[in-house]
Amino acid sequence: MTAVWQCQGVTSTSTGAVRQGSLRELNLAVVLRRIAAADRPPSRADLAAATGLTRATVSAVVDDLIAGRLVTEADPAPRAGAGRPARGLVLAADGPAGLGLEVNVDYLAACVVDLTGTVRHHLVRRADLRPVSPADTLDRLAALAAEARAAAVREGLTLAGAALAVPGLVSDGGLVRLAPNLGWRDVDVPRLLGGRPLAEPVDGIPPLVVDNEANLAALGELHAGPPGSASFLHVSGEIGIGAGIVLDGALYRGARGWSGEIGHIPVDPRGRTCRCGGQGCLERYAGQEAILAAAGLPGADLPADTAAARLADLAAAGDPATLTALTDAGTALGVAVAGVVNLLDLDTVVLGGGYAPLARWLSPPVVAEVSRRVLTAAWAPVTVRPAALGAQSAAVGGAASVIRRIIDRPVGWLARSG
Amino acid sequence: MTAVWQCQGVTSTSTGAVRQGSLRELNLAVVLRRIAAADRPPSRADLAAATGLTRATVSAVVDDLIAGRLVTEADPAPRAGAGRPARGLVLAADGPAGLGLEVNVDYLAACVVDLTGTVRHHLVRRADLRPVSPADTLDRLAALAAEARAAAVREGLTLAGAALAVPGLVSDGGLVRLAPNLGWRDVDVPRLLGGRPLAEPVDGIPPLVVDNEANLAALGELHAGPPGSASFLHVSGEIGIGAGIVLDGALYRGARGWSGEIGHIPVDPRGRTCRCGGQGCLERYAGQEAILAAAGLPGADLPADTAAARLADLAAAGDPATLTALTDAGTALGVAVAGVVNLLDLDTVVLGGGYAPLARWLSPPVVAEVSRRVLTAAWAPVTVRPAALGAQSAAVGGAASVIRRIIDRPVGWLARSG
DNA sequence: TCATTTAATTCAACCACTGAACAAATTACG
DNA sequence: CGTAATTTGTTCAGTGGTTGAATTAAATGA
Repeated sequence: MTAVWQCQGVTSTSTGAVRQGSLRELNLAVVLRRIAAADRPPSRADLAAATGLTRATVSAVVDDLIAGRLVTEADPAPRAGAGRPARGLVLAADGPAGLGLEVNVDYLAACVVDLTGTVRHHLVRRADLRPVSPADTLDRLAALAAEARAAAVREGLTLAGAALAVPGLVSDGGLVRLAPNLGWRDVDVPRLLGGRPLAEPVDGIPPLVVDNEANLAALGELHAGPPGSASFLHVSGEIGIGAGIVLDGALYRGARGWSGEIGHIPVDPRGRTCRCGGQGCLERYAGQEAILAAAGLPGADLPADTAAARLADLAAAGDPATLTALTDAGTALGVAVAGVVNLLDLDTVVLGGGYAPLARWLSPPVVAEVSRRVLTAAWAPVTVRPAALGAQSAAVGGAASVIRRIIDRPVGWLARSG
Repeated sequence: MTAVWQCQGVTSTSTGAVRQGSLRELNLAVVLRRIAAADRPPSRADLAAATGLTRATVSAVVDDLIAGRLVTEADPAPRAGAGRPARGLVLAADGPAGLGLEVNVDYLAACVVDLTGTVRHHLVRRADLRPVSPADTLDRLAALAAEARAAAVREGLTLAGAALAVPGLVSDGGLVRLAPNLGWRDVDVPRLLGGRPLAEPVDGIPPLVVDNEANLAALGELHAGPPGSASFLHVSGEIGIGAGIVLDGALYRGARGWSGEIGHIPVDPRGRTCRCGGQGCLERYAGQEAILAAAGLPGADLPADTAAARLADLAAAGDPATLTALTDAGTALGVAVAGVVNLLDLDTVVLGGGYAPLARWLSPPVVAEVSRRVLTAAWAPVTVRPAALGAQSAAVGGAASVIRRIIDRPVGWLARSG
């Protein structure tokens, strides 16, 4: 019997019938989501009013959640007026947690996020991984993951699942089809990580999800960013340019999980030829190599992080070539982003990955192009902002995707040991 | 030890609580959807097997559906082997129906679609509506709708809702912000149609939905097109160029309902200036006016339908200027569409509206650009096809959106009179 | 101190699904 | 031709989970 490894969200057309027990299953999720989304610890009565369920039902559901270590009673929120004081309910900080992993060109990262969304641990190992074989890289990653897990367990946390971000195309089953900057091609991550368990088995939560770095970074921003922007585009500027698309609070992955290829939107059809075969692709104007070349920096070989830092230093020092390069890149990016915003009617654009430290200089030209080209900008402005988590977005987003699964379907966790 | 953990897409969409009665409500929808999606009339036993519910439950649910005129028993499907013959279940053809309406530059349309998806009536009134005031136009539309309704009622149908397609931006509440080709600005459709009821009031179904023509046309293609393509882009070439985006079988409307503005994706940033303020927008290369001008046709004043027909005639006759114009337009369209397909990972592109009759000449250059520029085209080909419904897509799609609402939540209809 | 107010629990009633037994309607086979 | 096999659909007691009202709990205020 083979283990089922999952990669991306299943396009679940499953017309799930609602059986007797599903009722409780669904209400557990409803109540837990409400607790997670509240800005103030709600009481059972608050939850009853908000969900439309009876107080009796809410009490029963909450009892289950507390017994399963998903929810804890907090100090009563101070309330004016008479009446028995409410007992506030909050997500438990010592229950399940998610493990977020990231492999990138110049570092490995592992982080642990608990149910409340707090980043409990964050480990980063810097190293140039391009000369390292995939197997060795994943060995090092597994060691880092084990370290993070041990630290989490010491604090009483239980890792309920793991998500790995890679800078490349991932297909179902965790197969990395192509990660050009790492030099990976058809790397079967679950097989190479095979024996080493990263997390406890929990029903409904795959032990390891492998996903595109831009996708998970977008989830990280959804998780950490200011509330209210439920539809946004997260643009990651690395050597390639990837985008994570969040629509109505959910990551959109595309028909095959390969959405977000924004780097080859044409910004100048008669312009520079691109390795993809097209002409004038965005990547040739706003990709890292293009910016470095335009700034007069020879180091096309620099790891991603370092390159962005170098550019930020030069720009901060007022280097004219760098400033021009960033303005031009921002303009190209703005052209492409404006097209996307027009198409999808988004209200927010997040500059992440390598763009995060450069956002100060990239934003103005992006904003200029967007407000010039987006038809509805007059009625409803488009926000352009740097990533709240910066370069950590992907690992945190991966971990957050695990806890999100628990919150969306708590019965899987509750059915665990008990 | 690794166990088998199957991934399960979390389905629950609404944050609404699941109350006692919701159980039946949800299962009514599950069973009805199954019947609608089946290619052969299923028996109660088939449904039980497919949904996981008990045969007893399915029987009870089906009884409700039959009592509510949503489902009928059909002739038993011939089956080999022993056993009591099954009674096939099909959607009722004499129950609720949807009314689809369309206002366009040169015609008004109304159509009636029943639960089975059959177009029962389709009325079109050709007239140049640009000189007509919005109020007068809507008066005529109401008359046409009344005619369609009378015909439907004569056949025993009950109109459960109506959807109106307009070529413009629509905001919540049915306010048409801007329909440039009609010359409409801030037209309050519900108010102008005010007193005249278009459909019976049914719980959960708005009596009139006003939506962008491209959106409803995309729904029409989803309804009528070949199954299997649940994520596609429907491009409508009129004077402007609109796109309806269907993701995972659902129309994506954007944060404010204004998605699909594909006409201003830049295909040549240093090219022709556009009325939107940008440069080199797609509309200036593949819009109707641009194609007509390139083909050497003076009649920029032609109504949309006629223009497409004229171009098709000329192209069929082999007129060189027209053929070149169409190839160039197709190339520009292909550049833009390739960007969208890369971004959203779509597997199908539908050429509709004014493009439908021209698809024979537009498709090749579109396909060429798409296969050249879409990175994943090598792994999974992208289909480019003309709209199955042609110019009728929008009205039919509007009607189909009504019956879809009934199928997705039948309890609203059942709670009606019966 | 006692009425008032709000929070949370308890408990009988009820609704909808479950599972098994049964009736119905056909084919398979001796 | 008649009986067994087979599959469909219904009936009915049983059960899980929600409901609504009554009850208990814990505070404020006069």
